[in-house]
This record gives sequence, structure tokens and C-alpha cells, in this order.
Amino acid sequence: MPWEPTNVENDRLEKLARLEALGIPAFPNRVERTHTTRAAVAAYEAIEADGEAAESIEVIVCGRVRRQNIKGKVAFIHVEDGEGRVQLMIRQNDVGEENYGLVKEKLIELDDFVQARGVMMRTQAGEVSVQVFELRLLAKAVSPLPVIKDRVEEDGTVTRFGTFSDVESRYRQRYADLAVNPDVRDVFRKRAGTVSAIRRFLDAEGFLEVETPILQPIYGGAAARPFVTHHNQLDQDLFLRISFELYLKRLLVGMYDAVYEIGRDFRNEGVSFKHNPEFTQVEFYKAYIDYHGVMNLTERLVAYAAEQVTGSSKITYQGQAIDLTPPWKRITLRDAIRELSGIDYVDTPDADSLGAAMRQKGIEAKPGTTWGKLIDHLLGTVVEPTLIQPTFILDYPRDISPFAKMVPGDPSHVERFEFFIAGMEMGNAFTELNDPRDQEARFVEMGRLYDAEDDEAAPLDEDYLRAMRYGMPPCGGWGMGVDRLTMLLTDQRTIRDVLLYPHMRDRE
RNA sequence: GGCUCCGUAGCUCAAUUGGCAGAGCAGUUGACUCUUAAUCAAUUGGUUGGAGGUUCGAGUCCUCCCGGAGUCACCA
Repeated sequence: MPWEPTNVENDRLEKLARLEALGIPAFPNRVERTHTTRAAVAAYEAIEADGEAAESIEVIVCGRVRRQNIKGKVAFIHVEDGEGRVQLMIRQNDVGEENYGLVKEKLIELDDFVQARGVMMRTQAGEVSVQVFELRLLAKAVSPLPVIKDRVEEDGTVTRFGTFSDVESRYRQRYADLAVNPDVRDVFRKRAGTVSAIRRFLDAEGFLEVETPILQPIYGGAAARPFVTHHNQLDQDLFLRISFELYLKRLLVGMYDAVYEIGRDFRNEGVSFKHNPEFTQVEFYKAYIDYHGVMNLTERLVAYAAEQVTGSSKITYQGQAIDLTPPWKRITLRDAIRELSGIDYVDTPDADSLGAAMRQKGIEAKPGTTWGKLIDHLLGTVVEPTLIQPTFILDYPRDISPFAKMVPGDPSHVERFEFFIAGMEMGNAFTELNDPRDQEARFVEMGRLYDAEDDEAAPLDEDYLRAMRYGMPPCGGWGMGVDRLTMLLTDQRTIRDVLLYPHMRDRE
């Protein structure tokens, strides 16, 4: 849709024209900066006691005008850069009548970027400021940002007046959200901290970071519908990956002992407070450990990330105290369901009897659902919401876990765990299946189950079986939702608030 | 996709039973050389998300559409 300037924008366009008529470039090429706002304030405070010496700190600071208080012959302007703010004191005597006029007539105004040269000082009201001798416009803001005023209280806390809170506008125009909401900027700094903490931890544990295809001819490794695209020259349909699993595990055949990848997965499913069509996943595979070893890595990794990002492995999420310090609680899926629902699914070894038992307890069980999926439903509705403190749920039904090794001596369970924090599933792991005959049988079995549910089956990946036939070391594998961990560490209630650009329907 | 709720000025919000669309901030004009949500005076700004309908009269009621939120379903 073409842009129609609002009244306020027309005012600003007019000012832009007036500036250019005065020969003042509104978007100059050259910029100079000697100090960030924070560095300028720090430099002054460090030697303030020295009296005259302090008066001699010359600075050139740059930033966006965020507050203006313009009086007859003196103006106070706060400029903000990526690190903080500093006040400019601009006196007509210091900058000349003409230049002061630019400020007084608001040709340079709220939201514009400016460069100011001056010396550091403290105003009579006590605020460290730049006494400005030269003020330049660096970039004109044609559209005004939402108006928000801050009052700094005696104790240093900031009270805000005005908000930019409409979630739709905030997500669609994240740049404006970030520009006026420093706490939102902070969330995404912590997100970066979370990712780099994960990377540091795995690097230190001897993992090799790799990158595998996002465009895949055959998708797999999870149960989800894919996005489909097409390569024109090859005239070939390709799928955006739904997981990294199968490509990463092939690398253990290739004799890397431990690999991981951090990247984007794409699932063509519904969106919710914890689902986005594209989301960030970390997966690792490590030879010569089983899922017990993976649990050990999991709890150490998550506690480490929490310490790095929040300063402690004890966090607060949505008002609930959560202790991520290892070791975490471990309980089998069977015991968890039995304790919470009174149903021992081993007593009802088929879909019909389990479904009947569930309905008897008033739990929904749709006819035609497989036994494994009914158990998964029990997990999701009865168990998951209660798992506030970090918990490993172990040993899943075989028929919903096609890549996990069987529990020795137990034909119906596999060595798989999921871990939950704050009532949310954070990740999934197995003692990885490495017997190519068993793997092939599982693929075929999955195909049948999907056929039975009239669902789209993931195509059988022959090359993956070929790789496994060369011999795959025993290994543990693991995946975790990075967005969800970020939610936890930044205390955000919805995944959209940890995604810079959450998925939105196109606007006409 | 189902159900419920929401959409009013650049931002945040009002508007009684269906009865003249309003406020604060910002903007504009003026005053002010140490302000701190600066203050004081005056003032501009609206296709009430869109299209229909009911009515003497619709921001308000009805239908459809667009967008968002919540929830269920689907799904890790």
C-alpha cells in the first residue's frame, strides 16, 4: 500500500524541505563520534572531583533525540544511542543564534539523529550533561515514534508515561518497538546471550558445530507437516527441514564423535504462544553415551545458560520460582501418568482399552487414535502442565519414537526422554537407534500407522539406512527449542516476544 | 479451521439506553538562559479497520470481509 503522510509527517517533511533550503543536509554522509553516551558520562564521573580537569573533557556524541525541553535561549535535549542516554545543554550563547534557531523552531526535533560536540559538565539540577558548542543533524525522522516519557525517580527506578503496547503494531513494526522499549531490546540481547552460552557450552564439551541442509529432498526426524518449495533448474520439489536429526546422525557414521547444529526448523502447523512456523532448534549427537549421559549434559547446559544470561540457575518465570540447578527430577512416563491420572497404560495395551480407560476418567480420547498417541495426549494434558520444576520424563512408547533404542527387556518402551520446565516441553532426546534392520522396520511401521490415520507419512529415507549400514556408533541425541529456553530466561509468556519478527498474516 | 473477545487522532485511552466523536501526550503559535513527564496560554488534527443493513438518528445493534488476542483442534 502506498504511503500517505499523516499530518505530523507532513509537518516533518516540510521541515526537511526548509532545512535543505537552508543548505543543511538532512542525511549527511560524514559522522564523527568520540564517545558513546555512556562513555561520555563515565569519563566525566571518573574525574569529576578534579574540578577544572573535569571541565576539559571534550566529547562528540551521537544519537537519537528522545526528549526535548526547549526554553527561550537554552534547550535541554536527551540523546540516546545503543548504550544509553546523555543530556545536551544547548545555549544560544554557545552555539549562536542561527543554530539555536534550528532547535527552537524544531527543525531538529524528537526522534532525529544528531551529533553534538561539547564539554562534559553537570547542570545545576545535578545531571551530567554535554555543554554543546556544535550541533549537527545526522538523520531526519520523517515519522514520529510513539511518544514515551520517562521519569527517573530518586532511587534510580524509571517510571514511564505513555506506552507503545499494541501487540500487532509492535510485532509488525518491531523497529519502532525496539526504538522506544528498551526492555524489548534487552530481551533480544539475552536471546543472543542464550545462543552463545549454548554454543560455548557445547564447544567446551568437545562438540563440533556443523551446518546441514535446510532444503531437503526428503524430510524427517520429527512428526510434522513440512513446507514445500521447488528448485527450478533441477525441477525438483524440496522440503524445508522439520528437524536436523537424520543429517546430523549421518555425521557420526563419518567419524565425528560429537556434533551439534543451531538453526532454523520449519513446521507447517498451527501457531500458538509456544509455536511459530519457523523456530530455532539446537540438536546434538554424541557417540559413546546413552540417554543417561544426555540427561547429564542437558541439566548442566541449561543451568549454565541460565547462569550466563540471568546470573543464577535459580530463575523466576511468570512469578514462579524455578530452580534449574542439577540434578533434576527423573520419572518414567508410565509412573507420571499413573500418579496423575490413575491410569497404568500397561494394563490397557491397545488403543481401544486405553481409550476406554481415559474416557472413564473424563479425559478426551478420540477414536481411531493410536495407543502411543493416546499416551502422548495423556502426557500433554495430565502431566505436562504440572511439570513446573525441571523434570525428565523417561521411556516412551515405541510406536511414537521411531529413532530411539528399545528399553532392554521391554518390547513396548524405548529409551527416550523429554524435559519440561514451567509446564512447557523444552526438548527431546534418545539413546539413538543404530541397528539398520530395526530402523528400517520402524520406518515401515511408521508408514503403516500414518496410512491408518490417513495422514501424510514422512517418506522413507533410504540414504539414511545406507549410512547406518556402514556402522553407526552407539550414541545419544538431543534437541531443544531455543526460543522456549529464551522465553524461560527472559520471563516472556509468548514465543512471539522472543522472536524479532514473529509470523503474521499478510496485510492487504 | 471452531468458539469468545478486540479494532476510535501519530501513541495511550474516553464517549451513559442508539442521541453534537472527546482527553492526555506529540504537533502548531506565543512566553521563558539550568530543565527533568519542564511550565504557562492558545490551537490544528477523525472515512470510529472495510463493505452493506436496521433506524428519524449507528463508534454503539445486525450480516459479511480484513487484521489481532485468547482458547480448542492440529502439532513438539
